[in-house]
Amino acid sequence: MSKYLIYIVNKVFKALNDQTRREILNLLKEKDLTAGDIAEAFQITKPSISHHLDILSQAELVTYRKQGQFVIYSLNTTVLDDLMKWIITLKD
Amino acid sequence: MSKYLIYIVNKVFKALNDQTRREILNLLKEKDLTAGDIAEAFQITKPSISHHLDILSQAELVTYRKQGQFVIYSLNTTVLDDLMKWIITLKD
DNA sequence: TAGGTATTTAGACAAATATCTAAATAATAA
DNA sequence: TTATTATTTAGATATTTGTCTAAATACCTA
Repeated sequence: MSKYLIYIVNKVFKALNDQTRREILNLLKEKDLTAGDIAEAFQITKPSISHHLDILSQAELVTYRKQGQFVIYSLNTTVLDDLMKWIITLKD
Repeated sequence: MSKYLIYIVNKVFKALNDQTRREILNLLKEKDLTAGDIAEAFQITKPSISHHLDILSQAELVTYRKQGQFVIYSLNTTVLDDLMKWIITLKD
């Protein structure tokens, strides 16, 4: 288990340890969404959602691009491969 | 995504969101260990380790059996399959 | 430029969590 | 029984985390 993988896995577990953030990822699985679109899907405030998006972004579970005044978020599944690697290592 | 799976995945993510608990699982991957053996592998106190073992046990990531005055812990990988299922669902 | 919309940042606060020490429980050995 | 060893439980505390409101930033449009 490389130090790099341990570092990534730590961040990813932190990011995934929240129901709201996991639901955000599930929304983004269907299609890219603006921060506002995502916020509307939940009962919590926009600043809170923005904070969740920041955590997901730091864990590289989402990427974003600016389009005018909007910020569009996309799911990024590449780190999930690292997570799977960690789990499989535990299993065998 | 069934309610049952969501419930399990939530507990498993909670349990795995800690470096010490992840290291405990890695130790148990090699062989079954008593609570005391596990505690000796870390700098933190026995009560703290006991608490971590309780959280891992609640998430069904470990099982335990009593043997005299000792409590022997074992890794249980069955819930990891549920976790993998959750991740794969996100990926495709 | 002025006003409006989208989003983030800053700062505060309550709840959750990881840790500790001290005490309790359970099993063994003398 | 008494003492010893293994482990957990209880209660306290400091840190982390999720949430909020208010303010700042960034972009667009008239």
